[in-house]
Amino acid sequence: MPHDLPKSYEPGAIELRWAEYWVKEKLFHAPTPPEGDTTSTFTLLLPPPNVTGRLHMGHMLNQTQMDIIVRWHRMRGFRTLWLPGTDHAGIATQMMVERQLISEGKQRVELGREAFLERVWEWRRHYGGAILDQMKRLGASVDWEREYFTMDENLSRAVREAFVRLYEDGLIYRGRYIVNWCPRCGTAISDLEVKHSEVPGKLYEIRYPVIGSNNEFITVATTRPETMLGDTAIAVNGADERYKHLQGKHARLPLMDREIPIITDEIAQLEFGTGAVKITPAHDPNDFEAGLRHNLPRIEVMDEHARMNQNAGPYAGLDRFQAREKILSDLAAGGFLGDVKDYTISIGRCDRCGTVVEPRLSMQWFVKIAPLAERAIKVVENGDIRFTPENYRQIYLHWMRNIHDWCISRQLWWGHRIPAWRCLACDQTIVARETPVKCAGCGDSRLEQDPDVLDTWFSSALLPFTTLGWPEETRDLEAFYPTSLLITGFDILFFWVARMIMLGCWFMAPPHDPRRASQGAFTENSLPHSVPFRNVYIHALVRDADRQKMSKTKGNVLDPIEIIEKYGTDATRFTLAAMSSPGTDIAFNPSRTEGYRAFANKIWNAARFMFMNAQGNQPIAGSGVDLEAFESQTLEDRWIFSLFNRVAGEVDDALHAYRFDDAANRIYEFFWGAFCDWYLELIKPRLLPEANDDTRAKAVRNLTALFEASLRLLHPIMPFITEEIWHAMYDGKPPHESIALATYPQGDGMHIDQAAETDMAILQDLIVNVRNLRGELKVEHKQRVPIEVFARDPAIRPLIESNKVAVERLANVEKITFLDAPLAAATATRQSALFEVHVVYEKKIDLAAERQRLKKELEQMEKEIAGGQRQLGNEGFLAKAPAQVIDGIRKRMQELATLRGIVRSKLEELE
RNA sequence: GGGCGCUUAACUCAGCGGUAGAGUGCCACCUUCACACGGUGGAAGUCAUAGGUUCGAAUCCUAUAGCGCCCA
Repeated sequence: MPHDLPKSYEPGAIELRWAEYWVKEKLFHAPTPPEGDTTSTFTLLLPPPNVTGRLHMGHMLNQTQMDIIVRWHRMRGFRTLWLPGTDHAGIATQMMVERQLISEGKQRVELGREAFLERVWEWRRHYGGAILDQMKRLGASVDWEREYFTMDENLSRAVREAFVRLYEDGLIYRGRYIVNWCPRCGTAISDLEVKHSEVPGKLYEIRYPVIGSNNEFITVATTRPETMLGDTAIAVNGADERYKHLQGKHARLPLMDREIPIITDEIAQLEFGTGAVKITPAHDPNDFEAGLRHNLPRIEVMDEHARMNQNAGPYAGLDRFQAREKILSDLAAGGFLGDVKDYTISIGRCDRCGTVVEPRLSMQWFVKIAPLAERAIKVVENGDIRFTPENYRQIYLHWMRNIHDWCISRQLWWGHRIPAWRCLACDQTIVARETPVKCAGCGDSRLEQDPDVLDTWFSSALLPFTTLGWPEETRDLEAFYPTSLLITGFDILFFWVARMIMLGCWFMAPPHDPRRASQGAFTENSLPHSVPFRNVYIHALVRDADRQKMSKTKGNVLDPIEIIEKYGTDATRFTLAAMSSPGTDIAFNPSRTEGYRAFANKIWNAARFMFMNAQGNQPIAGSGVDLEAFESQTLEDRWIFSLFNRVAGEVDDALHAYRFDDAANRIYEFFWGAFCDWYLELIKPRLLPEANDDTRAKAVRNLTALFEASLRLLHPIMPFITEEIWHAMYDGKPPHESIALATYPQGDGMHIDQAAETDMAILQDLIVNVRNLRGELKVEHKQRVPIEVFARDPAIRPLIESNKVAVERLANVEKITFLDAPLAAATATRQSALFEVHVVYEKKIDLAAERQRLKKELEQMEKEIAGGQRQLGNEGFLAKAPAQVIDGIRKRMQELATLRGIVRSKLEELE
């Protein structure tokens, strides 16, 4: 092993090389398994980032977690498929290219639809791969051979197919309804794409003259006075005594001079405002419903840009907010404006651009959601899909039970065009897989395709099966569906997770499931097989070090690539893993990453140490690296081997439970706190030139075997450094192309050696006590000192004797003398339940400080003894507490009694 | 308005019925032949507050306060 590693670990020098290697060698390609292959599969779909996106910390957290789980499964022998791709992101991408056009002084409409789309594709060819390139930097072990884009021809065809089938199933309809309209984007958006916020506003009272009365007014309250121009009724509650006499009468709409009826409807609540409400069916979803109930006309007073239109009379052409001001002043001038009260209003804004959303009456396509939701509820209730953390299950179910129909048409150009045509001759609608040549009704060939495209999430929702070949009956679909796991953020729980479940459970159950084409009708039994994934892990948000949400406006956005360049990918990944405790947002503090860079450096130097000692002693490559070859020679061998198996088991448990934090911390403690701090120090004497050849060879073999296994244990979290050292160990002739293809250490309970762990703990306790005394006595670090030990438990003496060298080296001890009676010295001593130890050093210690320390120790003991006595004197405790706990306390009390005696007598001597 | 979560050492977080933990930071000493991105030792918390359940509560329940999120 002729390896000269630099003294410090330099991640930049190796990470790019391995990232490229993994991609170039296609190491993570999961080919379609042959018929009959029964290897367990593990499938995971990468939440496709927007093709316009740049990698942010959220992506990195998400992908780090996925990569850990994926590498772990792959190393455990699963046929593992991690499917990457990008999303065409309708609105975002269109906005991006529009902005580019504007900077060139052009407009989208001037260009025309086809030319514009060509521009978008061109943009995508140039910049669309950026985020995937960034992913490679993270080491994400995805199958690049299967990379997809949601606008690819095969996926687009599947989207069309899905639309047509839903239409044929009666689950898609077209109609004129109130939708959320973004006047800036010029398109409808779904309920989910509207973000509500509470802002201080006003509640305006408007007085409508009652026709046929003597100067009587009916007063309504509204937060959006500009919509009054479209009022077609006033509603009062039938039970409202105040308005009984006005029911059935008419009022005159101020400013518009229109007669509108006064109707009774539940929509008017007695306690809200004045109890009377204006009804504007074309501009409010609730009023729209009321309008249907009472057959009211719908008068639209705004256009698609939220400017007042010709129906708004003198206000035509004004922007909605300008119109509001003018209308208010005109109302006031005419004596129609009543009280104006401060009022907190909830305004909805477009998630994409922040523009205030306007409820707008328009012709749109909708998915009838109830039948889909029914299955989507069932599979979660039945446990066919499980959420981690579990509380998301309730959140999901609550949402799904209160869901509304889904508006899926978007007035955009970039996206999947709706496969519907209108016959210009007979006005019939034709929904078809392929572009029709003539009308199915009248045979006319003048057909016009619907100009709209589908909500991007419609296609995303199909990905778990369309990426595997649906609607074709493919081997991939058979082998890899349902996928095993989905890891994503809660922000797209409804946007994406919920919709994947709805559409998965529809299209991957009979009659649409190509795997069960022969089965015909849907049955409940097919539901568990239809789910898009078995498990959903919802991760938290990455915030800045002060727990603030990262945002461009605040300027506190951390760029993962910058962090990586500073500390290395491995350290950054480790930070995210170590902080991933379920349900808690991650306050990302680079100082933490600095600490894990130090961890990487520690491993690096431990490797240098290993190589340095292996050199000339024993070739590493070959069977010698196999943990099977580990042969315990000494206590430290037995101890570290036991601990390794224990930790490997714990890491396995942690990963099964998605406890990335536990997994990372266990490995960290093991590698640094046990392996480096103790094992390497303990094994050193056996590696020295003066040791005999056989001893040295065996020590090297154990060291390398354990190191190699530890690398495998760490690999899913820190793939780069482990790959580098691992390859170096095999000197260019590794047993696999990558450590990522080696076997994951499982942790064998049979190898846990409790006796070795206990003995080691005693030795460590002794060593730490001696170090501690040395510190207090201010012994020079280099100076070795003699110690005296009294073994209270006689079994301790042979243990210490047989590990004399270890104690001498690690505690810098010159000579160990065993005493047959308790220590006579009052100072420079320490005691445990099993031993007393004294450092022989002539220098006087600070008696006052020593008294202080002993007093404090005594106090703590007294406190604990008092507590223990209270418990042992409590009959309830003795009767109800488990025997194990009671025994533990009794034993501890005995120890404490002894120790207290010693400390007391020492104190007396000092005073 | 409905629902959920959080409050533990200076900071960021584990622990979630049986004697308070980690990382970073801090203090002291040490450039010892893997590592100063290091070593050794140390200081540091009435576990938000108030009740309750229990033999026993940071851990379970209730209320309060503060912070945050989601849905309407």
